[in-house]
Amino acid sequence: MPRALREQQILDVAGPVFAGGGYHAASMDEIAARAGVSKPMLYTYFGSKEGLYFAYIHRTGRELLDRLLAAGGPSDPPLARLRLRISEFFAFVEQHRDGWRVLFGEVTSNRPLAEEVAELRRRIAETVRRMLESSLPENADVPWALSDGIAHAIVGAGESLANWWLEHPEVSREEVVDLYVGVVQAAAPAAPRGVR
Amino acid sequence: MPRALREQQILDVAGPVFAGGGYHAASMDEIAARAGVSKPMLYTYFGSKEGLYFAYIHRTGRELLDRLLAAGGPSDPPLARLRLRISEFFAFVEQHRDGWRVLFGEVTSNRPLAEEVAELRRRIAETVRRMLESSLPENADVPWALSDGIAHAIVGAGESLANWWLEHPEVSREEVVDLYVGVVQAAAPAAPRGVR
Amino acid sequence: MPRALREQQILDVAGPVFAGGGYHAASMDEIAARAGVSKPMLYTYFGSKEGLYFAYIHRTGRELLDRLLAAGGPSDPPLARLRLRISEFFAFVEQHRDGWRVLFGEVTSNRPLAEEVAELRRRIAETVRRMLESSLPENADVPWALSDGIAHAIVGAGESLANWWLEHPEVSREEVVDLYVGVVQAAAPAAPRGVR
Amino acid sequence: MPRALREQQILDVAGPVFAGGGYHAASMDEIAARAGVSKPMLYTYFGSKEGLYFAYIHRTGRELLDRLLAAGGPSDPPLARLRLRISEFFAFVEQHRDGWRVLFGEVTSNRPLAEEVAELRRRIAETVRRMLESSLPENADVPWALSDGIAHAIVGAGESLANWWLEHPEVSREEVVDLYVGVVQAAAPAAPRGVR
DNA sequence: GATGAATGAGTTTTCATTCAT
DNA sequence: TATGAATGAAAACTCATTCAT
Repeated sequence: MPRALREQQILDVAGPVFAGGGYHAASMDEIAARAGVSKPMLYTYFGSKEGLYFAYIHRTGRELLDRLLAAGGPSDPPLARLRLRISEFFAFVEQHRDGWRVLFGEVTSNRPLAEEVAELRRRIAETVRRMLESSLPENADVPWALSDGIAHAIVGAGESLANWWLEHPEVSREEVVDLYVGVVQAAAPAAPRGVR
Repeated sequence: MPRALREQQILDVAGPVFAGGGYHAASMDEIAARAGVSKPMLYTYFGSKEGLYFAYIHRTGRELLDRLLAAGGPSDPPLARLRLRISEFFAFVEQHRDGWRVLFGEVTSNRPLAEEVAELRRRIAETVRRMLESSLPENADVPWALSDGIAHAIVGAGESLANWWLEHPEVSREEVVDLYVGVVQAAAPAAPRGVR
Repeated sequence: MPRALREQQILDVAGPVFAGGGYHAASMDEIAARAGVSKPMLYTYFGSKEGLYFAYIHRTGRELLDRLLAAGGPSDPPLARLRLRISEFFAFVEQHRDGWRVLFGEVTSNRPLAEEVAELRRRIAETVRRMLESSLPENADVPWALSDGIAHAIVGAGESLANWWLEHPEVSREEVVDLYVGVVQAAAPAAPRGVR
Repeated sequence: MPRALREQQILDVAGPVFAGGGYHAASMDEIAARAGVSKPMLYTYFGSKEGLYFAYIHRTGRELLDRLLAAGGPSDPPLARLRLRISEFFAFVEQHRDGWRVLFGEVTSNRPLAEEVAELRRRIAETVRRMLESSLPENADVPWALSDGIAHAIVGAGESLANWWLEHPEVSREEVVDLYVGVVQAAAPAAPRGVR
């Protein structure tokens, strides 16, 4: 089996293992067993446990960014664009529960690769922020800008909502998207000008 | 040294260790060393690593709940109550960063004590929800209820805002509280009735 | 069993293992098994494989130095002193074949602790050098000084002779001591003045 | 690329690796990588790690013997012959530091191929011995024979001197050869008859 | 002639936990 | 109340070696 394919297979099974109990609780033995390969393969292909983790969060983060950027074309009216993007975001979380958990579900500090994970999170948050900004309907009477603080609050609300949703499968995607669209629309204008 | 005091000391040093890299990365050896006691003491007092973890999150959760409940008496007008409670929340996060992280910073699934942690989180979130609800000014025209989901979104926004704030010390607590009060007031009514 | 005693026992069994195939070929498993303890003890007491190795060569080097320094009092005439010290040296090699092998029998470069081993060897060589110098009969007609180079040559001859002797047990200590005394007496005056 | 050439290239890079930390610390992976070939080639050409090691020490030993035997023709007077050979010896050590170390720098016991290495060493030492013997000026008054032990001592002195020399580049080869010639001339007759 | 893919068995090291004192 | 001594089990990682192509 060619290397590139094997690498994808390994990353596929690594997701649930990393998501299960976090980085430290994940065992290379288990990942190897689930992938049906021997441990040395993991090290040949990814160098180390950190290398494997890094590869995994990168693949996941890359896909999330790509999907967000692809959702909501410029022809859609602002509000529809906002909804499409938020919907895409929750669709991603729904389809890649493990990836989402690994990316945003664990406290970063002191973990190996903490800085890389934090950087990836920052890039995603920044992308989301710009997206929200550009997706909201312009309102000449109430000009506003998503300040840095409020942007963090909104992204954090989305993360938290996504994590909550993962543990409440009885709530449909439609519903959670509606909820979040409402929060964004309501909260964004609350940004007091002048803070920061 | 009396047992009760020792237990508190041990829990004090356990916080940073659990917060550092999550439950699995925390080592009993390190906790014992930091507490200046021998490992058998840890087992005499807390039975096991899980027992120690349990004791820690309980103490933290209890204090958070107590402080929130104590803030904002019934004599305060609703909006002032909301502000006082939010201020207390940020004060807690500021003072107990480790405890906050351990309580809410790690995805629950598969972790030891997952159910206990989830239950504690639920109780805290529910308390916060009721608190926010009862702290908002009643508005006959826009009846609403803070659904569970929106409560999580709001709490998540708060956490994210708190993290952002800690990296921007030039922003005063007053300002960040104002920001968050604005978000809560705006976002809370956005909760669509009927969700959950 | 008290720690100090256990440490000595462990060092005792570590000798043959390190001497067997060099540092890399030695296995902590085997040392633990021979010492009748579990592997974690080795790490509790010595920290790491390198730590154990370090402790071993230090104990060995210390004893060699002590014995050399104690041999041949100032009351002995120079030649007798020389012979006593050389005899003590070979007695040490005979009694601590393993220790000698570990100390001087393996190439140093790139080995873990290479610098520490080299430093220890240097100190021993320097002590031997001073000892040889002060043990030789003064000869007014042929004043000479053991130059640095010739000192190294003489010490090297001793090492090599000792290693050779280890593989030729049919040669008695008396004989090898005689041989080396002869070499030292003959070679020392050969040091050309002016080199270095 | 023809096999014979490849084999030489592989042996060339194997030297530093074997010399670095001894037989056990050397890794086939590293040798393959340095040689720019795949590991299966190593096994095709040399059969095993031991086979490669064997080939390496044989090539090295063969070259040392050849060079020594070629130096100092029968037409040279004894003393000049001695000097030429010693000079050749130092030249070899200087040029093949790695090979020299692998051949003589590691204690033999328990190493794979111990007997083969020991045998090769014996042959080289014996050759050196005969060479020194036949190179010294005959002295009717002091008949003597270089015993095996003294030959080792002399060779060891040379190695030690060579190591010292490499760290003192301000000393010329001329000078160090002079020094060693002096030692050999002085020490060789010291060999007590009857030992071995 | 040459190699990418693959692994069984081994390495050092750490951890939660217990027991005799 | 308190601990020094001790360990079974498992972790991450490496190595010499082989096979299908």
